[in-house]
Amino acid sequence: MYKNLPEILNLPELEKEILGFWKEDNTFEKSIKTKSLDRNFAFYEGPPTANGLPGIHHVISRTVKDVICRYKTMQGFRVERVAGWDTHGLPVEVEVEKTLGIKSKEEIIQFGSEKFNIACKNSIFKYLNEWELLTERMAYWIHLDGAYVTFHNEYIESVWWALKRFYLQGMMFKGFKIQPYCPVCESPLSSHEVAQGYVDLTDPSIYIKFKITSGKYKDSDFLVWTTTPWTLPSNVALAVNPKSLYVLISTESNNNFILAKDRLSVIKENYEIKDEIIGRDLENTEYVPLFKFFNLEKKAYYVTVGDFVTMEDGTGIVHIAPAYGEDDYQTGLKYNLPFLQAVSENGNFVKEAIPYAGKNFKESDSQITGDLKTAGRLYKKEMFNHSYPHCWRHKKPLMYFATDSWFIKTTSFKNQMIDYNRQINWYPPEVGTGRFGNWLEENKDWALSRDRFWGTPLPIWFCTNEDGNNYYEVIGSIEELKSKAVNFNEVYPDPNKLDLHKPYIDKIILKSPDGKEMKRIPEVIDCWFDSGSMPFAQFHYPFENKEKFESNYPADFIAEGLDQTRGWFYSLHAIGTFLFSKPAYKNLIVNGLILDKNGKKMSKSLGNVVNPFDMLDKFGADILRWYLVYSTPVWKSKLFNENDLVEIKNKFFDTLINTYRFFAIYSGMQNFSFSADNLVNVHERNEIDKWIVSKLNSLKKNYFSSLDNYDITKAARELFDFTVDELSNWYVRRNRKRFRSPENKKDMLSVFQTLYEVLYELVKMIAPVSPFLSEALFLRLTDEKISVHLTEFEESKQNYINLQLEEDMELAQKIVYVVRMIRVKNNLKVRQPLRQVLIPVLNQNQKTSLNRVRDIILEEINIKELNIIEGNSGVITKKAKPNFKSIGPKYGKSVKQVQKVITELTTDEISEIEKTGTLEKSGFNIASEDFEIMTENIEGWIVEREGNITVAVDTKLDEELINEGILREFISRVQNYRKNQNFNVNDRIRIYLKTENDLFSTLNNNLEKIKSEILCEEIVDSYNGEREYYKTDINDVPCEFIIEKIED
RNA sequence: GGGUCAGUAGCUCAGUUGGUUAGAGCGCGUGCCUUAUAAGCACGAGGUGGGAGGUUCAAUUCCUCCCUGACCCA
Repeated sequence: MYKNLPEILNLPELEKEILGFWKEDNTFEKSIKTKSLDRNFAFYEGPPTANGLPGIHHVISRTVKDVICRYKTMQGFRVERVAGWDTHGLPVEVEVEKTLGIKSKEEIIQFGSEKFNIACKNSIFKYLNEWELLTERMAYWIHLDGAYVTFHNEYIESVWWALKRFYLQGMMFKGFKIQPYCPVCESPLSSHEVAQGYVDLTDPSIYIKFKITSGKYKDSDFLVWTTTPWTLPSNVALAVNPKSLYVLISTESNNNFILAKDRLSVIKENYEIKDEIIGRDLENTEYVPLFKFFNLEKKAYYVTVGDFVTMEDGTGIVHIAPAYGEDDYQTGLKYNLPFLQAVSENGNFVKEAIPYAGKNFKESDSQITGDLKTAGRLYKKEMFNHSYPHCWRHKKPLMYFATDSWFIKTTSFKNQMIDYNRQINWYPPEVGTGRFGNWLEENKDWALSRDRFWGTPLPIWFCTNEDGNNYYEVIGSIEELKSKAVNFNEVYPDPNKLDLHKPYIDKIILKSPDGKEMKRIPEVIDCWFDSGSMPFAQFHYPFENKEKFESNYPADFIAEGLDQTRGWFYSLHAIGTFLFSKPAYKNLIVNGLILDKNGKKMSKSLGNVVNPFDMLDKFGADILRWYLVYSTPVWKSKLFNENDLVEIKNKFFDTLINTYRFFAIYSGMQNFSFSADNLVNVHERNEIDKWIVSKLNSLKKNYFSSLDNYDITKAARELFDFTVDELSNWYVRRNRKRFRSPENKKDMLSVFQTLYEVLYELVKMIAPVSPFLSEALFLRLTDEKISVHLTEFEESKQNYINLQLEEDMELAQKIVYVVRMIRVKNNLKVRQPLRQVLIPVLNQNQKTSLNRVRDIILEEINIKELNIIEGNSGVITKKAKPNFKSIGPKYGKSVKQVQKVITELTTDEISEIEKTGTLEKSGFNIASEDFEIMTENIEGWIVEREGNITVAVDTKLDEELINEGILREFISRVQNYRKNQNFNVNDRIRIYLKTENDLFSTLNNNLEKIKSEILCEEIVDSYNGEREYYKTDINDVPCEFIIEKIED
């Protein structure tokens, strides 16, 4: 007996039961522990931050991870899965600032960095509960208990170890550079952080006049273009390209401008060129500054030259503010220009810049522009759209700002990274070669330090020597810190309360070799370095777990969203390349973004955010998981649409469930239970049994190859199609009768065994994507209480695959399809039996195929006989269809003529070619491989064609056929009635029938047949009760009946 | 401005060594089948395969340019 599923099946409920089973059974543990250590499959979990709520985009990447890990487990691999939490850095600080109402770095210092960091630490796991809930509910199997946490001392120690390795090999340096800088964080951002936050902005694009005060062009103006008016108060020079040609023009509006000749297109009025000047001749020309907020100690306000000035846009003259741009900074050094900072590190104008003092840099653009206009210095103003980098956390525009910070010299092992990247299997590959590959090609040094509070402290101590140079020392372990610190016990009196974070660590003093006191530099590190260190830091390597780390590096598989390309994928790769001279991962799946159903990004303000918990409650995890990997290839962006989840439920899940229900009900009725002892050999079973077994094994083959190539979508689609089309709608539907025909014992056993075997294998294949339903079905099928997730796949059985049989069945399905078409067009219901169908065959193979599936065809289309006409019987008109693959290369340009010759071949000519192999016609030598033969017509019959199949149906009816049709109509009416009235399949009945005499006698003549089909004991024509007759008609003859259940 | 990907029916997607009638699902209309199915089948409506060139006997498929969108970068 196979236990059926509950009458009313609520999938989310069922899933909760299964969760209970897994918990009790310890299934996840077992699925790892029972596997051999030699078959390790290393997986890394990219750590999320638990102080944000989990969203639907987390569900997709976790589904992808889970599917692959479960699949590998069922292939016999040992797949350890350790969760991790990213706990440092801005994401955390920003959240805390919000709750404390803090708006700037200044306020944090006032508040107290110790208190602030404690608040950070306390806030990390704000939504831990939700994360754990989601993890369990969606069946993402991962060990949360042993999760690595980036703020733990052990983790930090491993990161320190890594940092020291970088330092000792000369890979870490302190630089003064113009960097993208977040004025809210008051910290520079690394390039991969900048990469997270481009936002489209409308910015001013202004043309300003600088009055010339020296040289030949005195009193004319330089026309200068900028998109950052806020940098103008810090202007100290202009720059031109020394090799480019410049012109002096006078315009209609009485302006005398100097600008690049190639950029004259920006002047939209009439003008006259007065002079041409080569760029280098303009060097040192002086001009009147726009603003005079600062007293300068160095010479400023003159023209410099530089190759960086391009003729791509603007006027070919740029303004120079050394604090706010890389080229500007370099120019400042070269020309010994003053260094003005009208905007300070908090993004606001300094007090000297009187009209703008205290105002935000970006918000002052229009005021500055306005002031320039008033001063008569503005030539024109336009607005333009571009994407501009924003802080990925604060969503505020970044400014390029001169700061000093610590870098990792990734550019020096760039080629190594590029090399290793080629060894990684990217799914899809173009992300690896394109987006990631290009990124590596354009690699920049990693700006590592952050002027912040809550993060892994940069373990660098320094003192200043007599010569004014700094002496640095980097600490690589807690032990080293203890031994070198002069005040370790003072700072950390209780060894159990060691906390390596600020501000405590800042109090540690070291001694330099010449006896000086060394203090720690104040910075913490980029938290991406934390997460990129997880391969070793999760194991506290190299201080512990050496073997564990070594057997887990590199990862066999990782998966995250596309947004991690320059985030985690990069930090893992950069760190792994340098430290271990290997790529950090071998295979990775990049999943696309999830957009709303209109293709818009999900955002709180648009109110189009999909809450994963709602979906889990409504549909359950299986359907959600199935949808996410099935509907769109996982690496494309997905338009989330709830209707598609409904469809997946109705078609795939309900079909699978009903197939099982069918099996459970009938195996109960016939007392079937699967046992290896009384197996009917597959080769002795019915053709259609062999067919589904062949299909199953072909499916398995494809399934393995899809998943071995990490193509989850393809695998899920194959499972879907097999379940719905082949198994349910063909195999089970065609064989229903065999399941209730105990009189043919061996045949019934065959069909039960076949369905059992197919279900068993299918459920296993479904398990990685749909872990719950597969479990529920598997437990019922096996009655062993052994989880499907603890079983392993067996190879696809090649000797059961019979491609010829699969083709034959396809032929049968095609013929059925054509006959249905004929019936529809001739208004002949399927219930009306017909005499014969005629099918011409062109060769012996076709004939054999047809004979093999003859019975299936006849039953499906309700026709008495299938007759085959041989191609040379003379009644068929043959047509030839050119095979371009053959004639194309052979005839080249004359292919059109050959096509004509072939289509005009007569039946006789075609037969001739079939016999002799070739035929000369119209100067062309036509061979048999040059065309396909089709039957055009069968004399005296109505035919339909589909591809190369031609079918003729005898549509004439005689009395016998008509009567048989009536019988079937009647049976169908009764069965429908029974079904609608919820009669049990086993209920025996009595029928009271009232109809015209002819019909009554037709039915009466076939009484025994009717009775047996509908479990009817008697049909009577007089009814004495009070019920109303059920009114219907049979072939337009009115017919009424009442059905009574006969009680035992 | 550069990179990657995409553009096929109203919507979601298939479709490769280039081969002449481009498919499926959803949705719509009409029938049919069925005592496993909220399923299935047939018919019908719905396509200048984003556009323009090129290569070829033959292009949805290969090449070039352009347009549109998404993401990434400058």
